[in-house]
Amino acid sequence: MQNKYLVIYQDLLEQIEDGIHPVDSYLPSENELKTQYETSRETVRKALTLLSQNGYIQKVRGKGSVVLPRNKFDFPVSGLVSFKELQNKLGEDVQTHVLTLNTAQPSRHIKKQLLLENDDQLVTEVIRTREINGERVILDKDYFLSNKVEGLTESIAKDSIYQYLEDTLKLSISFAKKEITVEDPTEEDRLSLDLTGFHNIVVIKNYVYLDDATLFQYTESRHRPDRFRFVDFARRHH
Amino acid sequence: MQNKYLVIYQDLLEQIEDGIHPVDSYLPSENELKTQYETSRETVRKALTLLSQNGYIQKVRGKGSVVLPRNKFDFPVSGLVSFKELQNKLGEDVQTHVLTLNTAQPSRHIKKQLLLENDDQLVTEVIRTREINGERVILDKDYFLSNKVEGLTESIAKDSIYQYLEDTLKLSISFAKKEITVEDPTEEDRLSLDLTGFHNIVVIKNYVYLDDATLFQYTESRHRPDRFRFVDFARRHH
DNA sequence: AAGTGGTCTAGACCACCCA
DNA sequence: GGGTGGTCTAGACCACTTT
Repeated sequence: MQNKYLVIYQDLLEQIEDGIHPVDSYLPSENELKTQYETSRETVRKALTLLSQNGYIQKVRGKGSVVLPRNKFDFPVSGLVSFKELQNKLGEDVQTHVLTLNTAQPSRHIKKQLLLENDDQLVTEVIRTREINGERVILDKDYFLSNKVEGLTESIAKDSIYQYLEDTLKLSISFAKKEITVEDPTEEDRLSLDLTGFHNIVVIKNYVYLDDATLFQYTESRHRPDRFRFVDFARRHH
Repeated sequence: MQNKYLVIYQDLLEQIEDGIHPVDSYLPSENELKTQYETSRETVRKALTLLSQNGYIQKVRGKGSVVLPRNKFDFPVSGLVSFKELQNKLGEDVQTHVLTLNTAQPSRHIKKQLLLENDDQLVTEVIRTREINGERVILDKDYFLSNKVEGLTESIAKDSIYQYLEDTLKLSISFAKKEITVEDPTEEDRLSLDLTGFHNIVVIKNYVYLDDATLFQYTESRHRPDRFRFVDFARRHH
């Protein structure tokens, strides 16, 4: 957070969220910001580029940086938000149940998902259900490289694994690949979730990578269709 | 395509796709590339940042830029790829049927989606089905600001509207917001698609914006669940 | 003509990795 | 200690919009 461009980014973001720069208004020009923050224009531009990539502003040549409209509940969803973060935003009555937490040799299927080749790599399996307003609607199955998640306990799994990984273990999550499909419920889905009256299950497969480009987690998040919603913001890179 | 950093980007991308830089290998260092392309380091870095954002490489401090593995059919899907592009990639037997193409005053629902306030803005409606291997599995309902899509004909709609918009009308699509949910099929879905045996429909709502941040298109893409697949690549911006 | 963002340059110092 | 990427600077020229 000491980086100048991040400070400017956070600063402007806060001002946008506080309504100091309302939707459809222009931010101060790059030259003004350069003076305001006593920095170079390229550094200001780095901050503005970040705002643009995250969907907060649109830069228009010859005019300036316009603040974009944002539906409060839409963001941030694209990407890597954890369930805990979502829960805080939605503010509903949500509970997490930990069904499984163990470390063992992975099955062939999991070995394949995590691209493991040698046989001595142990994998930590965490299976949880998410209960919203009294109904079990999400089944999360996480698989981590064991040596990367030492000290993972049931109470952590009940709270937020990601917070633990980032804050305590200082793991630096870098990027993820997601695949969303719709499937028929498995026997496990029917046992773990309240699916009466539902014929499908939305499956989100998530492959998470660290800063050094190592794949360290595979997650299958299985949602009851009525409780599934995915929002994405994407810029076209010509 | 004259921009130096885009030339470098395209050049490296081609080399990656041709296997000159295989997965897990390192690209030449920024200093080497700077010399190779007779440019400054910041310009090289712009090209590498683009590659990184699009999921082709991972930059590792102190080491270099590693080429990431890519599943052939995965990319590019996140974001703004048109059906026509997807079709070319998948190479299946695909047909498009144009059910509706007309320009008129929009319904209240569409006015709301396109954030229209005055009553004189006309909207062009295009409804199409996509037939894959003989089955109608996707229903696309597009709504454009009429004055932005002059000259849109049925034969264009049968081919690729996006190609027409970008190549002929020179519209510059900038970004889009997507929302994916699962719903019960409507009467229109049942009539237009082959849904026997299916209980749900995947709905992708898409809001498309131009370079000047104006919302100019709203699309509802309704997929039969077995034919739906969404892939996303996302970097964590700390 | 003046102001805006888009690109590009030639340096600099830093943090990190590895031999 | 030498190489790597991450950040930052102080300029420059260009394309575009507005007055």
